[in-house]
Amino acid sequence: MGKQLMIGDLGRATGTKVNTIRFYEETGVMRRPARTGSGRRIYEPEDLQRLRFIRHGRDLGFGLPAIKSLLALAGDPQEDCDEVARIAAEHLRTVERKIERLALLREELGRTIAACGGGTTSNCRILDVLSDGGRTGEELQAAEKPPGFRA
Amino acid sequence: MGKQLMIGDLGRATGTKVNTIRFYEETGVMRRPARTGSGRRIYEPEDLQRLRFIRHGRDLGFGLPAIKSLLALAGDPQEDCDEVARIAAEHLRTVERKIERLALLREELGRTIAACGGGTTSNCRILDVLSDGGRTGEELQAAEKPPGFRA
DNA sequence: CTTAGTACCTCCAGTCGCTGGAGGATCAAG
DNA sequence: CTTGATCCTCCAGCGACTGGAGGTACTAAG
Repeated sequence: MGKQLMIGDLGRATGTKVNTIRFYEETGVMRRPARTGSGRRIYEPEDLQRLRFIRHGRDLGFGLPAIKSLLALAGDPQEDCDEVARIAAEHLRTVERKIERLALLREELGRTIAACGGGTTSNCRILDVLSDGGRTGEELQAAEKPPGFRA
Repeated sequence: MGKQLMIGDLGRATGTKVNTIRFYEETGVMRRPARTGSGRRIYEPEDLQRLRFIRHGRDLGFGLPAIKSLLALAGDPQEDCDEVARIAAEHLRTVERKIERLALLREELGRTIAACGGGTTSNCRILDVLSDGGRTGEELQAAEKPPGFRA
């Protein structure tokens, strides 16, 4: 049997809050560990590995469902890694789309701010843009939407 | 008196769902309108202006609290527009930080994907990166965090 | 006058990935 | 035996909505 790890040990080892680990368990991305007589979670070293994997995935911006899929694929060494590559590529595309949107946003915002020459709010160009609909940036339809989207 | 606008009219005019308009009212960014005898909201043309302002602000990525501040400043024509510029500049900085993080993420992700030469999951480089902690990208500490941050 | 179809109302749950806290049990050390 | 750390469960909140249930009110056509 491996050495007994408590939830706090996992947390310390990975920089994860205990509540977060419990949350991972609830959502099924971490498995349900054994318990001591008094109900405390006892983890195996492989759980620590799994948690590290999850955290690295999060650092790369993967969502928990994607990480779940990746973990399932990783646990099946026979499997072709096309699916892994597909998930990663899809995520990359998402990231690229976000960057594009934010870049447009940055331009528009930069232009707007530059136009403001000071003075009172009654003739502030920034407020003009907000009020009129910012005619300077028609290409900007749907920037920075996720995750609270607007449909 | 201006023409009576119902909530659906505002929605149609600005591309906003009625539920969203009610949500704006609840959070205080839209004011509480008068009601008909049967309890329906009646809006004035200036409410439409206000809603447009809010939507343009959202399109530029401002949060509702920031928009509330901007609206307050806009309603006070005496006010110096420094504060407006400050809010906008702060938001711009936020956007720039997001872009930087995402750009790092994109690099790392791109490198990771490129390293995968196909084959089975047992020797997939993408999964290696996820498992080992992706030593290729140490500079990437905290990319793509908001809004569900990790502290 | 009735009926159908809309638009409106309130309230509530869910999204995503956590975070923090209340209130209580257990544990190891001094 | 007490202190302080750690663990437990449950629940609310973040941001900005979205969608739906279940019900009322209005409008136009037949």
